[in-house]
Amino acid sequence: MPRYWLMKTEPAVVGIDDVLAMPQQTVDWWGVRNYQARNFMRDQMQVGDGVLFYHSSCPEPGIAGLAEVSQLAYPDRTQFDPDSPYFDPKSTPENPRWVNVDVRVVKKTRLVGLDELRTHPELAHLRALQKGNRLSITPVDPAEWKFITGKLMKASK
DNA sequence: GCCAACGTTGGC
DNA sequence: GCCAACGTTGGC
Repeated sequence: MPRYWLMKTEPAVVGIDDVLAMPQQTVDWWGVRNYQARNFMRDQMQVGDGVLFYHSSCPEPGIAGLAEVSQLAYPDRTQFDPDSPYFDPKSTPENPRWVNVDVRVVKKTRLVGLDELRTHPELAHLRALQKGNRLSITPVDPAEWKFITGKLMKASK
């Protein structure tokens, strides 16, 4: 059974257009340094899981497109790079602490803004919208996925 | 730049 | 194991 996720990224770092320009329109989701988010990738994500590609910390926060998990979790390369801000001296190749999946962009959609998401009662319980939520990866219920990818994205707004 | 909310760290 | 201090996230 497929699962669904919302994954945040800062477009100033890696936005949906950047991923579309990459080979296979695929990016390794490096840089997650939160245990809960890591555990979602490590323990629950399967190839084919649906992903809402979310832009955060930018002028227009919101869902920018649809993507899918295209590779199971494996060690995050940036944890071993001393020049990376994501370097983790406590992590070793034998016992890596951080992992990431690969994410392939399926299509760019119109930007469904955070303010718009908040207007829909169907999304009142969307994990990413809950007060105080800071997790960069959150689960999405099948009904929420259906609503967002169906009605919402097809609407012209 | 502010600040609420939450996660992590480290002394004890 | 507690918890204060500090750091980070992310919308505004």
